[in-house]
Amino acid sequence: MSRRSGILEFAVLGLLRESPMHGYELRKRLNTSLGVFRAFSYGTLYPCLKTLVASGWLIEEPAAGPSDAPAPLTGRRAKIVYRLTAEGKEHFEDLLSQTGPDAYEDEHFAARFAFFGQTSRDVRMRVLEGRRSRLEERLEKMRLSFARTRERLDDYTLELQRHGMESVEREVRWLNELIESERAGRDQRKPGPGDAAQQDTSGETGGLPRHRDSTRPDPSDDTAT
Amino acid sequence: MSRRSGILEFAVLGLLRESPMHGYELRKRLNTSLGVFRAFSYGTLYPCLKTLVASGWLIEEPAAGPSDAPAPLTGRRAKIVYRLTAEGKEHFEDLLSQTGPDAYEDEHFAARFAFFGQTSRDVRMRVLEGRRSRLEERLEKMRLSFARTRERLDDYTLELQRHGMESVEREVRWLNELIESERAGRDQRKPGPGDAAQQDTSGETGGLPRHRDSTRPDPSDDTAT
DNA sequence: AATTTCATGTAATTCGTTACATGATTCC
DNA sequence: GGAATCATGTAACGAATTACATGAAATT
Repeated sequence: MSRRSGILEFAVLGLLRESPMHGYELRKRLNTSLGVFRAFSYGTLYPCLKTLVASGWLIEEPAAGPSDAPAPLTGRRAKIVYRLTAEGKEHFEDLLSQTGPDAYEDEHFAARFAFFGQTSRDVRMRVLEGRRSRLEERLEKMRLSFARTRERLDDYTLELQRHGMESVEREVRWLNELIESERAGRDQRKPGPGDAAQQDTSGETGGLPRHRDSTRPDPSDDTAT
Repeated sequence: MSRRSGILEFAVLGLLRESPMHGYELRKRLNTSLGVFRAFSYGTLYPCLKTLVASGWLIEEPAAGPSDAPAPLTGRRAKIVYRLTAEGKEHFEDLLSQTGPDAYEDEHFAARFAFFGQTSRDVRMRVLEGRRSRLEERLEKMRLSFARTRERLDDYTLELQRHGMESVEREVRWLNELIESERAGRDQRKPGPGDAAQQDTSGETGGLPRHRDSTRPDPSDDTAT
C-alpha cells in the first residue's frame, strides 16, 4: 500500500496504455507529458511500478534483446518492460471518468486533462465543468478573504492576493473557452501517437487551465540543460 | 534540525516582526498573508516555533491574562506568546535580502514578495529581476521541450503545455510592470480599494507573479465556510 | 449545560526527494 | 578503453498532513 500517488499511478497507466515501456523511458515520457507542472524521480517511480504490478494492473515482461535472443535473464540485470493488463486498462478508464471531489484539484485536473484524448466528450465536459465550479468556489473564498483583510494588510500582500485572484479568473475564462469548444464539437484533433480510444469528435481549442509549479531544479530529462 | 520549512520559518519571523503573537493566531495570520498560495497546519507550525526558539530567534512569554494577573502558569495550560528577538529580527532581514538561487523559486518568491514592505527598494529590485530571469530560463526550457515533442504528443497534452507557457509569460509581464513601478519610484501606490486597476488594456499594474496551488481543502480558517 | 472556538501539542502516515549502489550498452 | 547514458533499484531523509489527545474560555 505504500508508494501510491494518485497522479503518478494515473499517468503511468495512461502512458502504458499507448505502448509498453520500461521504467527509464516511462520517467522521461512522464516528464514531458506532465512535466510542465510535475516531475517524478526514480525513487518514486520504481516502487510505484511494483505496486501497480501487485495490483494486477501491469505485468512485467523481460525485454527482448536487440537480436531476438530469448530474454537474457540471468547473470545480467533484467531490463523490464511493463505492459498494461486488461484490468489495468479498465482501471485507468475508471479513473479518467471519475468525478469525485479530487478530480478537480489542480494537479489531478491537469493530469486528467493531459489524457483527455483517451476519453469521451461527455466525460471531458463533466470534468471541465467540475473544474470550473471548483475554481469559482475558490474565487469566492478569495474575494471574501480579500474584502475582510484589505484594511489590515500592506500593499504588497494585497497585490499578491489580487494577482492570485486574477490568475484564477484567467483559468476560468480558459475553461469557458474549452467548454465552448467541446460543445461546438469542432474537432481538428489528430489522435495521439498510441492513440487508442474512440475519440471521435472531440474538439477543443482552449487548453490547460492550470500551470503550476515546476519549481524544482527540473530533473526533467532528455536533451535540455 | 527537524521541522524546518524555509518558507514557514521566514513567514513566522516576518509576522512576529510586526507584533508578538501566540501560535493559534499566527496560523490564522499565516493563512491570510500567504494563504492564497500556501497553508500550514498546527502539526507543522508548533514544532517549527520550538526550533525557532532553540535557534534564539524567538522567545516564549507567558501570556498576560485578561486582567493583569501575573501569568497563570501552573495548573492550567500555558498560553504562549512568541516574541522576536534582536537576533531573530536580524536573521529575518538577512533572509529577506538574500539573493541565493532559492530566492526566486515560486513559493520562496511569493513569500518574500508578501514582506516586501519591510525591505528596501534596492532589495526589491534585485529580487524582482532575479525572479524574472528565473522565469525566462524556465520559459526557454519549456519552448525547447515543446518544439522537440510537438510531433509526438496529442493535442490536449500540447494545449496543456501551451497554456503553461502562457502563464509564465504572463508572470513575466507582471514582473516587468512591477519593476517599472519600482524604478519610477511609485512604490507606495495603493492600488487596492479604490483603484480597481487597469481594466483591459495596459494589462495589470503590478502584483504577484505567482499564483499556485491552494489545492488543499483549505484549512484556512476564520470566518469562511 | 452544551457547544463552539481558542489553544497547544504528539504520533502515525503520506508523498516525495537525494544520495547511494550497481551494472550494461553505446559512442567517441 | 573511457565517458556518457541507459537502466534498476534501496536507504535515509524531508516536509507536511491528518488524526489524536487534551483542556480552557466564551457564547448561546
